[in-house]
Amino acid sequence: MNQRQTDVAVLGALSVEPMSGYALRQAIRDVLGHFWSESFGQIYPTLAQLSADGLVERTQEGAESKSKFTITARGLAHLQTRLSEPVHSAPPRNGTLLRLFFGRRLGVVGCRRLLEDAGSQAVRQLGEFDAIRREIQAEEPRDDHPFFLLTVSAGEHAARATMTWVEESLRVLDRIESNS
Amino acid sequence: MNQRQTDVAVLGALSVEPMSGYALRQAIRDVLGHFWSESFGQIYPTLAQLSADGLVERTQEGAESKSKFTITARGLAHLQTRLSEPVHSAPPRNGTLLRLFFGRRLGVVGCRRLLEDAGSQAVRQLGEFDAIRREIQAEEPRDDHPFFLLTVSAGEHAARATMTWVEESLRVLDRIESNS
DNA sequence: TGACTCATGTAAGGCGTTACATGATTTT
DNA sequence: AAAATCATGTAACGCCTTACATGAGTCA
Repeated sequence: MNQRQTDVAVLGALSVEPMSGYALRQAIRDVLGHFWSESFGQIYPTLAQLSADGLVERTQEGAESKSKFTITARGLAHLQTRLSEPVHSAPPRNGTLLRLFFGRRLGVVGCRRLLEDAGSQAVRQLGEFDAIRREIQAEEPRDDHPFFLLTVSAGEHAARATMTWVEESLRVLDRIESNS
Repeated sequence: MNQRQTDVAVLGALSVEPMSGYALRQAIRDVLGHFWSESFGQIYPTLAQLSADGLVERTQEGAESKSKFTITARGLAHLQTRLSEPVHSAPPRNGTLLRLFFGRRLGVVGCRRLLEDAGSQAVRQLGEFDAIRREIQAEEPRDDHPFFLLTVSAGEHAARATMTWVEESLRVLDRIESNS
């Protein structure tokens, strides 16, 4: 029920810059990585479909088996339509919170490990966001950049919220331990 | 690759209180709803499997076709094991951020709608968390409650972070609009 | 030359939702 | 008596990841 949004990610990336399927996957992993993911098994069939629909154009480059995909005018129009459609989010599945909810069965030690893992992940992410932000600001300015930075900011806010939650929660765990 | 965690949710819920498959689904929707979800198509087969493995016991109640599932001692042990296993989180897929990233193609108006939707969703969630919190605190105290509250707190932190991010981002959009 | 990266694709399988089918019990 | 809710299940299908298969170019 994730409602097939691979085309949005692919067309979107190609609207920024033409590239190969392989490069597409790298771009999605490295740039959208903190809020989106695609695998080869999705990208290549999608690219073939988009090409058949005339939304992207494939151009051979030098060696065969090496190609670049460029978004067409119709592709841009289609992207705009798809971007305007309502967001259909997947049902939530947070393994950390699931385990913490049943923390009485897991035990305080396990809960503490869970929280510490979540905390260090948030710290690591903050570092990555900082790197992305500086990378964007090092480039020559583009109209896209403010929007890119909006998504980085979302990640930063989420990561910082996680960090304060973790610290609070660790203190709560201390109290649980001393009470029992 | 979500690695089959339905059994954890089901055993966990039954470790709190024995109930029917139908009630199980309601409990998961109403109590774990903000961080977990299961559908009937998952719950019933899982329940059958757990029963075959001797991790839960099915007891007919009055009318046939009405039954309750109780977790067994082996089930409790298995739950503890499963809870201790490392969290394997699904690849991220945030439709709002995907759209916002390509905001230049979507347009500032569309971005603003996206943000406003995210903001009002966060406000609604904060209300729900408040209700859950009060519901928990209205019950007679249980050892589980502190852990339940930890997950509620996670939701509150996340929702508040979203709200401030939305407000900041709307102001950024204003500047983008006046600059172009 | 051997290892690594770039590059394109396919096939199998897992996980999960939605829709369907059916019937009992409770409420209005 | 009708409608809503409680209750249990199955079947079909969709989406996505993983693993496999293959080959060209690059670098040590």
